[in-house]
Amino acid sequence: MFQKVDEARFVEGEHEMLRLWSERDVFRRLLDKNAGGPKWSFLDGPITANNPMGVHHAWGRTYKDVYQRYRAMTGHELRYQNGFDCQGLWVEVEVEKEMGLGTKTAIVEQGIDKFVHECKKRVLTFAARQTEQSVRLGYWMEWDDPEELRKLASHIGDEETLTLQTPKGETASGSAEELTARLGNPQWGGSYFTFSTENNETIWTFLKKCFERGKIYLGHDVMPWGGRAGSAYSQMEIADGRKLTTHRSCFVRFPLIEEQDGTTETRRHGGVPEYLLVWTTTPWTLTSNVAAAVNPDLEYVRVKAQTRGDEEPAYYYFAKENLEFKRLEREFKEGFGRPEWQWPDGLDKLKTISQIFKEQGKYKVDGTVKGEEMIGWRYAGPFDDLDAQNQPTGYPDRTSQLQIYADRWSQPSFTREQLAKDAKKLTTAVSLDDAPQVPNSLVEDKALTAIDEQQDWIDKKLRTEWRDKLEEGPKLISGLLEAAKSVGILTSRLVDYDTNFSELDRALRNLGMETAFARDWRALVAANESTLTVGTTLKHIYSVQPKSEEGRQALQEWVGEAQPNLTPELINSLSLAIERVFHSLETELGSILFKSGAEAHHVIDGGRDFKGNPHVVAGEGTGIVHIAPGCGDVDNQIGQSIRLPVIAPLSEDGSYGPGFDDRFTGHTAVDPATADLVFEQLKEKGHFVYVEEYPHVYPHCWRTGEELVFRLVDEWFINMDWREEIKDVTRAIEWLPESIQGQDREVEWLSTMRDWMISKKRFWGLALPIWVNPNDASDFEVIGSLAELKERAVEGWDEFEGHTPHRPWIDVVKIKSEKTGAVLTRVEDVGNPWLDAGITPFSTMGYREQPDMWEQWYPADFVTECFPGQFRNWFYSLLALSTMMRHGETDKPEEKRPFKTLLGHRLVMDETGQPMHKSDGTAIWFEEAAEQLGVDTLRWMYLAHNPASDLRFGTRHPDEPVTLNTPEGPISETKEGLPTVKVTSKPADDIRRQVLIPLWNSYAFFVNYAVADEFAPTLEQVPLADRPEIDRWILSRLQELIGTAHESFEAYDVATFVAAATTYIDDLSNWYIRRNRRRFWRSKDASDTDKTAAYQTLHEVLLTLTKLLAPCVPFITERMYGNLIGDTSPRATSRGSNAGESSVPRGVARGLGGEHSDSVHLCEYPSIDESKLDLELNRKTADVQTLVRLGHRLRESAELRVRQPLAELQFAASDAAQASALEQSADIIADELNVKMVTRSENLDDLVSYSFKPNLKTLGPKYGKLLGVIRKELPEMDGALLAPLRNGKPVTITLGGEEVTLEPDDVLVSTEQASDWASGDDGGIQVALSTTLTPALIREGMARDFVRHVQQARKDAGLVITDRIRIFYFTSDADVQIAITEHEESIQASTGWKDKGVLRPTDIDEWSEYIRTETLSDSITHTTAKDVPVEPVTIGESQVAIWIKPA
RNA sequence: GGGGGUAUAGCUCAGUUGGUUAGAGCGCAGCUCUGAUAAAGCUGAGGUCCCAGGUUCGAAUCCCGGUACCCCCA
Repeated sequence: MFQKVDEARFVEGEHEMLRLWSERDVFRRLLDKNAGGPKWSFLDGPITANNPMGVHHAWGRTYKDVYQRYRAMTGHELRYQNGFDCQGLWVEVEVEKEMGLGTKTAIVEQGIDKFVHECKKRVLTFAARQTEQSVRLGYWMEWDDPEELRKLASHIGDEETLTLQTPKGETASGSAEELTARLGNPQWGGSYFTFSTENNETIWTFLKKCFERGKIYLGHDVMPWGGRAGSAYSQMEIADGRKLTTHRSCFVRFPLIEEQDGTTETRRHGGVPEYLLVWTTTPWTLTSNVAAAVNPDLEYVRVKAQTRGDEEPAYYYFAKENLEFKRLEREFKEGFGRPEWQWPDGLDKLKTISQIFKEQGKYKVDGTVKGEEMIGWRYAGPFDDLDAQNQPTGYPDRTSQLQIYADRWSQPSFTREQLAKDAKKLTTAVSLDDAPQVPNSLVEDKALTAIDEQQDWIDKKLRTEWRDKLEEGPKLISGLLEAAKSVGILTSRLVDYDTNFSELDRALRNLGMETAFARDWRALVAANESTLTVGTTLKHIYSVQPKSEEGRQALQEWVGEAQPNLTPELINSLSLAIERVFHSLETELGSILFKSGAEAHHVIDGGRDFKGNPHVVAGEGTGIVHIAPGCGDVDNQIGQSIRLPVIAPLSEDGSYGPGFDDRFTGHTAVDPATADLVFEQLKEKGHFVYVEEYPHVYPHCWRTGEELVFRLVDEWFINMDWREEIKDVTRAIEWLPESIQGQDREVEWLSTMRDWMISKKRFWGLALPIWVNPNDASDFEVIGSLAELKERAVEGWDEFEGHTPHRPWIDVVKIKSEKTGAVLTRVEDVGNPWLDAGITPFSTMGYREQPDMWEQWYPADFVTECFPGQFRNWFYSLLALSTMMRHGETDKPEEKRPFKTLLGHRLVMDETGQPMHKSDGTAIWFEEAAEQLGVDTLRWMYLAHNPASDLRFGTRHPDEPVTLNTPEGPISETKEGLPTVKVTSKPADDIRRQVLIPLWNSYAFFVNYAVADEFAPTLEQVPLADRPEIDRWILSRLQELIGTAHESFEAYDVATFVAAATTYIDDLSNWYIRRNRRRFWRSKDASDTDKTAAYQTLHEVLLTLTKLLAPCVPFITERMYGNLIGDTSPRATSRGSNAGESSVPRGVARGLGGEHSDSVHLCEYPSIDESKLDLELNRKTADVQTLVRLGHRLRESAELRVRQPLAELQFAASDAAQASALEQSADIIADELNVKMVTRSENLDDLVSYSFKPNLKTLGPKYGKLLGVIRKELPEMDGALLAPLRNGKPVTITLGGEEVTLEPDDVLVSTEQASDWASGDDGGIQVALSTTLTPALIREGMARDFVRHVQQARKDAGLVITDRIRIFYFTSDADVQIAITEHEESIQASTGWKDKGVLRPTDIDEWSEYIRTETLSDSITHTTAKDVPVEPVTIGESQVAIWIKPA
């Protein structure tokens, strides 16, 4: 039997269901049930186990859960493996804070082992926490017991032998460290942890494969560095450690030089020496200067000035704008952006450059020059006498590392021979005899036609479709382009369509290469006065490679017309020039690479940052920036892009290394005395111009306050030159939602990404399996597994054994080089954490140890993740790692892909669309939302949202603490000690109001009547054919919904299903139940088949709906389901007291209605019952609803409330079938719209008038320009002329002097108002509603108002639906009204009174029986007593007091 | 600088192969229904469809140029 239900109490209900699931072990039974079913492989992107979950995590986890649940209900076997991301800096930073450590040194001093243990503990602790939160979300995974995880956490680092209970029910023993290392293995089950030995070892396997393909190399990168701590700092740490400080900044001058007759001379202008004016805040870096950067677009001045101490005047170059620029003017007034960062006391305002020169003497502006023209100028550096400046390759010597680059450049495709050959092809291509073959997908005919017709087509193709073809196919320029790209000197602009020669010219000058070839280029351009571009020429010739004679001619013609300058002679000289340039590049590359700092000094283009802003701007400095790639991040980037030598002056302790002789070696960079030293030297050499105190915000160590410097450090990279393989794999994957073009974005990233830096100088993470010769960086090996390591180990293995392959334990193992026999030591670095997450398709599915299992589960069918950022993080690492792992195992991209379909979703934002941050208290913790808004509500909100756009979740109110009722009891702070506060969410409120409450109310309606009526679902089913149409309709609509559900889930587009379900729930609540209420009220009568049909229909609908919605809202559906199947065990009502001893047998519900499972989640997902699907009926009902809506609209505009009965409604429909269908539903329409009569008419000509408009879509093609006239005149024509059109007959008329034949489809007819009838049309249905009221209708309307007020009174009195009452009423107008009645006729005539009335006792008497039936009342008493107990209400024109008493 | 995307109501966004009066949700205003539900339903106000040019009988839609914002890359 059903249990009565009242308010939904969603959150409480969710807690009850969590208990129920765990008591009945539902999840475990689901696994058993589906074991052996078809497999559906989901791969979880690991969540960082470093903090508790917020609402932003819950979106993705809801997707993961909902698609898994759907697959489970359709019988699939799943892995249900959650993942935790465990290693990396995020954890280290938090643990450092916890342990009160500030520096890497501090970590080393108190023991890396201890630190790593703490990291493991933290991860385990938060894994436990996130597990609990996920369970609360209803996220079904094979979860580890959080208590077991906490137990492990508390024993990490001790030797005690523990016994672990695994999720699959096994027990395992060992130390906490041993057990932890094996978490998530297939035998145990449970979440995978990326710190597991299997995960780390599988990454080793990957890196070994990279190594075997020659992709691992040692490069370098500039990092913020603390000398005292002896360590690098992360971006995160820097953000915390910025401080306002004052440094001595200086203006220095670099003398320009030039070659004259083989010797290098100071450059002079009119006999006066010329200098670049340069400014820096870090004088110590001047020792390591290699270049000076300008902005090519800026204007520079040449100023003649004589500074103090100079014998003669000199010319200075600097940005024109800077001469009078008031430096730090705003900061002087307003400070540096934070309240505590005000201009330092006692510090003067900065001087302008003009002032500085004036103070030292006179100056005069003598000409300007564009930055562009300065590029390539050579100068002498201020410290060119230092050894470090004269070391080839820079300092320290990087010859061995650079050899790796050099090797790459000498690959076959870049050889001189190859380049020459390619260039030759260019020549021959003009005659088109020996053109290379066209890539086969280039459709020739299409191309040729297009060439003839318009050049645009080609342009477009070039930019889109052919791009890939050009890159993929055998092609003329590929060698040139690849060579150019790989040396990083010629940007992709060289090959871009709109690139012109000057780009190449600039690139060459930027390299400091004033080569014969560059000059050739320029001469070539000048001689031809050509606007022809390299890209245009090469691409056009190369991309259209006609095979037929006809095609060749077409191309030649096109070349002749479109590119008149492109003569065979020009092509020839172009090709020769290209050949020479690249030959030159090849031969000169070495010298670029192996140049010393001193040799490299020249003016370069500063380029632009990632936002497109130039690195060099006018303003603060001089517009000429001193570049020291070994001392600055940006400097290093610029340097790398044009292969400047790198001088890295600092040792680990932050002092100058030995290459800086006795002047600097050993001095600390941040020591102010070092600056003095620099100034002294500069003065001595005549480079010094001016020094000043300069305040700025500068990075400091966030704990010790020590000033940081930028230092060049060695890092390990994977050469990603196999990107094309990854692109192929990327294209074999379905990327959803389509609108975000994920595949294109990923391919784009793969095309432009740089080599992958995989090392990190930290402690907690993957131990990079790279063993290197301490004396020769090129002598290194990569180890692929622990077994291999054990075999190769020459020392340290015994010490290591028994520990996880983490620092510090792994560091002691040493091997012997196979190449040189030297003892190799592991590099101390740990790995990039994206390796950890990217290897999981292999590590979690048994790639290494259980190939059978791996075969079954790889590739994953589905992954889903928040996409911003992941294209270059997780998605990228998955793709890259899989591609490499599968290399040599298969050639097919679809067998290499790690997953088949990816669903991305965007971010969770606050109510205003701003990101939520933990730091400012706007990030909403999971519990706060779950316990205040309800998890089902949250889930629906996530699922309904378009994954391609940000979700505006709501607002956290940090000032309003709340106590939350959680499954574990009330809390007022999180386990981390943060107070829980109020959370509001408009979308959540909307969903609860519009979806979940109506759903619940529909269910409650059914259950409560079923209880009252003792309806038994076991009754024999009323045959479908015997049920009323409306029953068949709601069941038919249900089948439609089932279809939508399957389609949506299969397409990973659950939002479509959720939207359809919302509409269905509305149909159910606001149409089916509302229209059928009366069928449920009738007295008990077992033979009332109509009533039985109603119950059975609604029962079926609700039961099916719970199953359909179960994946989306697992809690509310479970509650409803239990009651709907008549499960009387302690569920819906349980408070837990007797729940534990529930005697319900597993898998069988004891209740009504035959075979049901005892959980909706163990049910099969519904499938369409075709016999119940009647699309015709669905359409028809939709028409009725349309008509009713239209009727309501008409009543609205005529100001006739629905309770007021009207005499008649007439309708007509152009479609006869539609009209007769509506006619069949006349009673419904009459009832809904409260009209006495519903009449179908052929037309409404007598009641309405029509207006006619042309159907432009059909007439446009027929009449073209005449349309303007038709459009204007047709509506003005006599309706009678056009009347036949409404009966489907054509009409011929004369418009604009032409005869026009109009078919019915050519004209759009709409309905307009006539008197006494309100009329309108919608969807081809015309309706007219009689607005004339008779006194009888008015009286009936008042009677219905009366009933309405009695019902309100019943409700206010809290009566049950079966309670009987007596009614009393009083109306003060009674006497007057009697008088009125007598004169009714005349009053009506004189006032036009027609739609209002006064309520008289006689009216009540007239409707007495109706009123009593409707309100279950035994009597209606009119009283004349004045002291009424209630406020009167208005009925008609009367004030009436109505009150009730129990019968 | 290069590539991609977006621009439509106060807000968030739809808008089919070009077609008539450009829609939805929220918000606002008004009204209505209710014997399960003050749940909801209906109506209304509110738009130079970013700007300019072109193609076309006809452009929010296609093309070209510009502006603004976002993303990716260097």
